[in-house]
Amino acid sequence: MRGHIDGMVLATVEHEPLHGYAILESLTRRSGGALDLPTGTIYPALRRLEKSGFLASEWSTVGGRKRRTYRLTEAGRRALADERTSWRDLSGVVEALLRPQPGPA
Amino acid sequence: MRGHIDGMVLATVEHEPLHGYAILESLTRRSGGALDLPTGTIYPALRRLEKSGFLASEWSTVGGRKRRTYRLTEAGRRALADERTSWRDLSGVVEALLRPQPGPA
DNA sequence: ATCAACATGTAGATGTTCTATATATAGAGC
DNA sequence: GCTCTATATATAGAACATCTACATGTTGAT
Repeated sequence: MRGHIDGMVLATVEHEPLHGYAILESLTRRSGGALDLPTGTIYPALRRLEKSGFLASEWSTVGGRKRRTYRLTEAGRRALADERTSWRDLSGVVEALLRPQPGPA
Repeated sequence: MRGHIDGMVLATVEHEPLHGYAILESLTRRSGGALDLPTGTIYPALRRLEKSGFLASEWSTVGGRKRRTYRLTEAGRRALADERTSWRDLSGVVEALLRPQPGPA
């Protein structure tokens, strides 16, 4: 999954802000269990994305538990669009190169 | 491209053995120039794949230049099949998670 | 002679992700 | 009261692929 996590995280908070644990659950659920990230992956990723200016966070307390809720910034919205474009490019290339060559008939 | 290079290299030598530089050219040509690996990527990758038993190499001299030609081993053939399967899985997941969520109508 | 293309290779830096560990609360089951 | 699971966040260090930069040598064209 290397390199694709950032885009998937940004896409997850595209329409509603979520806290880290909820993002984790959403990714697992929407992938049908195929993607099951450890917390040691998601939290550093969120901090990296915030540091890059793609996410902004806010603390709150819900039911006695502290939550850090992340929302997509304008720059994040542009980054997500870029991720989608570069995913299309990447997957086209990989698909083409992985495909068995036609014999030199 | 991280993580996908191995599969693309294996696919390149699937039907005919090639030397490193020729593999590089083939990848660039077949990707329409989108993939232009530096030699510092391809040669270590080939050694890694040989060490893993997926490629076997043989030296030859053509036109005064030394070439190391790589061919796919049986294990390499299986590894390539695995790469193709896991690419399909991966791309399905990324596609699904990158896609904009349907509104909670 | 010089330069581009051919051909292989190593060393070190970079950056993402994983493993392992740490902390703390809420609620269920016993 | 105790324990376990789920919720919630976080860091340190290891692993690993890839990139940058460097190093070397040949062939053929200008």
